[in-house]
Amino acid sequence: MTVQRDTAGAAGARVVPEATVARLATYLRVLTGFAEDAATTVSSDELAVAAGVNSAMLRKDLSFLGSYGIRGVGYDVATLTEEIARTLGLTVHRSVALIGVGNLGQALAGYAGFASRGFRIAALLDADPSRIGTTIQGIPVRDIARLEQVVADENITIAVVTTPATVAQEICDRLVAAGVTSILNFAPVVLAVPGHVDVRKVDLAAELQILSFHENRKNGALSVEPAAEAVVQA
Amino acid sequence: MTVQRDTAGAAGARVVPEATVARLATYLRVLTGFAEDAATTVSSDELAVAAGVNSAMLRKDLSFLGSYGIRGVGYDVATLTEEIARTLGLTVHRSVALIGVGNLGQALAGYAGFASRGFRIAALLDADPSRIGTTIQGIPVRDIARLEQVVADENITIAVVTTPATVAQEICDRLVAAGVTSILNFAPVVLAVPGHVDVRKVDLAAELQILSFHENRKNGALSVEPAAEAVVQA
DNA sequence: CGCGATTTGGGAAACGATTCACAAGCGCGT
DNA sequence: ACGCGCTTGTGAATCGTTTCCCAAATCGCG
Repeated sequence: MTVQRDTAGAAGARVVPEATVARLATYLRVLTGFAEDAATTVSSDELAVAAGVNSAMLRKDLSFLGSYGIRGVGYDVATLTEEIARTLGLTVHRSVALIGVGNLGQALAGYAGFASRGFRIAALLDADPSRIGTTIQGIPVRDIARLEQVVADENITIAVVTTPATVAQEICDRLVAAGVTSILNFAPVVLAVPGHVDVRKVDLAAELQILSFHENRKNGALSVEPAAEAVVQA
Repeated sequence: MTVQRDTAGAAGARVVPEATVARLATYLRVLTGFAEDAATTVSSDELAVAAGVNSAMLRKDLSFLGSYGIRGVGYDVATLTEEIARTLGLTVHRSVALIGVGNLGQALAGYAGFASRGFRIAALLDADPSRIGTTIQGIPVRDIARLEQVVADENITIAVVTTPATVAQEICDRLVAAGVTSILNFAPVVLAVPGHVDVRKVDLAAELQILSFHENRKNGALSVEPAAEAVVQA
């Protein structure tokens, strides 16, 4: 076994690999679907198919949470849902702040998927005076100047950054100084943060570029002349 | 070398690992920044720091594209930019369709990052009669019924799906049937597609859940009572 | 009450990605 | 012209993830 780093003294909880954590969210969503279909148990195979992964991988993923399956039967939908939710820390209420109420920020503020999966946007912040004071989806947009105060008042630990790239690092620094320890970054910049802070970035243009790569490859990798022209713009 | 699977007969192009492809987009963006600062060459170390990765990894990544660096000097910014862009297939114009002009879809339609990094939304499609006929960012919203026609007319191979989860698979099937071979999916469902089609999913709520997991872990993994002794038995 | 069908859990192998470490190549200064 | 310092490119080691595979556990049935 030689478990390396076990959090606290909890006996059951082992270290959950990062790749597994990323998939747990999917499993949780799929499980909700099964629950709505009034299923009480699911086999690893059913779940795996619905989640689009290999069943062996799914079982290994779940085994990191403990032994909640029943051999010969499968997993109890309710129990498993609960265990995954607890592992993901979804049983604790977490307030989220969204910084930058532009195009994308406004969409995220109203994104139903956040609310339906247990996240509440507790605060909207922006620097544009014409936006400050307005409300979006019932949430008032506050002055970025009050960032520190809002983070403290609302007990915020997670922030979503949808500011222009130019100010993202500065905002990030202020968030971290104010006590935020997790950041979801939509600005196309690499944020520098201290080690105790987690950053996940979502780079929308990069996603398209990755797809573009595969398109390129599918098209027979056309005789790529080592030559060179290519008009590349910013 | 024993290269296993090389596409076509192209001698220079090796197989680029998936993980590398995902980072190339970042390198490209960072390089643009260097170019704006009038830098003509960069060392792997400078680039790596700016991209937030290890310099050895960056060099290995670039080595998959060929040998474009100069020992003792570094990489020529212009040359490298061009090579990465070509590898990502960005020298070919690709039309993108966006399906589902809701909250998120509208934001993406106007997202400056797409345009600035070479992608043009060629078509917007939606099922809501009140939206059809309106224009967003100068792009007319067309009836989803005309999906097949639009994909053919505009020569679209990449689609962005921002529809409600309930109809995402159906739309996906139609897109694939119409000839789309790459899909960027924002709907929280696992899309089933034939092998020749690439799907990348962006699950916004999942991102927050992953951050939540880390928050949970940082908070000393509070005495998570393994209790509930898990009397596993419906 | 035991047997066969089923399904989990996990050891071990295979695979892929990252990091390490250094030889080879290049430019500059003398 | 030559050596020195710098930086790339890459083999080898390491690390993490996925897949394979099967023993152990459970249920239903005769």
